Amino acid sequence: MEQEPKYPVRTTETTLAILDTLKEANEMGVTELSNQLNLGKSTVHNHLSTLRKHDFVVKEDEQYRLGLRFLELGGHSRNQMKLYEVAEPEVRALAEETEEMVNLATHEHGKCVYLYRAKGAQAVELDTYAGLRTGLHSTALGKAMLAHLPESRVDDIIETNGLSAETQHTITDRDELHEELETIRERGVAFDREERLNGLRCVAAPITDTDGRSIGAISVAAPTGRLKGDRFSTDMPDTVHSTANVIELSMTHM
Amino acid sequence: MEQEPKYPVRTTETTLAILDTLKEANEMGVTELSNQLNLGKSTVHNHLSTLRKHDFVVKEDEQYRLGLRFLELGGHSRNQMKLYEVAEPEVRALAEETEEMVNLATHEHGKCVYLYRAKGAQAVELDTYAGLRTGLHSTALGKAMLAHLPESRVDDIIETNGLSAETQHTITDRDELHEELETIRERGVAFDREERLNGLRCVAAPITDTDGRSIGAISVAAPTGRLKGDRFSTDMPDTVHSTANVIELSMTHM
DNA sequence: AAAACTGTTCCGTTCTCAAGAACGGGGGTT
DNA sequence: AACCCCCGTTCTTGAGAACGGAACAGTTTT
Repeated sequence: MEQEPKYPVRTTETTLAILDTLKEANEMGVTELSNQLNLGKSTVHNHLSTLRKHDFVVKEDEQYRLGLRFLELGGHSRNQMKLYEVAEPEVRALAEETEEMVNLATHEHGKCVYLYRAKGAQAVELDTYAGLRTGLHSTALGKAMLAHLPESRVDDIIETNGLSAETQHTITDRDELHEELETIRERGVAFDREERLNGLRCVAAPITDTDGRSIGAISVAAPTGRLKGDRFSTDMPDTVHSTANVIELSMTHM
Repeated sequence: MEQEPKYPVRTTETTLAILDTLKEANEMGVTELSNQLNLGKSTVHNHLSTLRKHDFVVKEDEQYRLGLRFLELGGHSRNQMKLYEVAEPEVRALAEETEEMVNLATHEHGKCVYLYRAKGAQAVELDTYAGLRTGLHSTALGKAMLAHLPESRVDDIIETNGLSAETQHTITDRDELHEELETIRERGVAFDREERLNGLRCVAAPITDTDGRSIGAISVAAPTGRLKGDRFSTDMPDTVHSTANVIELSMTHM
């Protein structure tokens, strides 16, 4: 499905490789980068100075970092998403109401992409941030979205990305995942029982378009100790589900 | 000051040009892009498919848009900024307290870059977003930062970027700007009296490092009708200034 | 003092990017 | 239905640029 470009631009790919490596390491020098990527020092230097000219990279004492130009492009593309526009205030309200961490995500190329997060008063500190990509199978957000995609698409995604085990509770079996998705469709909400992070539970609800296909999802995340019993099995699902419905309604009326 | 790369990577520059054009237009097709940039259709196509492979661009019915990959890189680089980390909760608190729109910004390459904004209950809807770049001379944020940079640097920046008139109140004279900066240094806060947007006033305070050089600024923005009299001239300046001090303190103790 | 780093400059070779034309598929229009 | 027009994509080829290697100029380390 994911078609390789027939005539890729290799120079651009090395530029992107440099950016990616820079992201992983936070800060790197020319020599370090050239070793890690098996490129000539001069090559890396030329790429970096070109990127620097356009503010995609900043240099600080012989060390290069990603520049804030990415924020500009990323923020812009997020802003023009209708989903973000209508969901953002609802997500903030839900965070205040539940006092927990609330996430908004969409999917792109078979990955779950976090768009926004709002911290409630008691919210746990998490490793999530806007722009973060995770697999779709290991989060409540992802499973909620998978549940409302065509089965063929789901299989495609599994084929491409696999079902990596994030914790001992992650669903790693294809059939088991399909059953879970069926349950999610019946109940309208998805649960994450420490499937991505030990000690963390989530409740998510999908946001679908008028054709019933998912365009995103919202979730509430909280430590297992605070999200159990009725709060986990009925109260929170109802709250999350109704917020998702409000967002869906606003989406269709604009 | 701003040195041109001696050996720029031209291919990378065309890639960046495509991305920039795509950002301005939100959505474009191959032919449209090739006309606007005076590039061959195949060239544009090859660049786009390469970018698409790496999720920097998404295709939807013959139309290309910026992908959310930029959010990933941008969010990442923002997160590792100490400034953002310590200022974010303070900015949120200030938004709740004042009920207005509160902004956090830094400067990069002589431009003002918005890092974060928090909406208070009454906050005006603005065209600002995280990642947005504006000139330093036409906002309270920018002037607060300029006031605590070396004079030579300020002149460099004026030289490079000019003093564009955003409204009829924008400071467009070099000497007048220098006087204003002197006043800001004395008072500790900067004002924006409809200098960037008609009807909008701002109060900003700089955030400086231990050497007294600005690394960022925070501001409160509100319609002129709500930000006048003592609230504009004394109350809000005090509030903003003290929040900036809290952020400065947290910055030095970590 | 010199050795070992760093980033940067420069040049020659090789690879490949860019352009242009041709292809194939959809939508309209006549 | 046959036509045309416009789209994105494929393919080829010459011009030009990216790449690696080597030498240079600073710092810091030994």
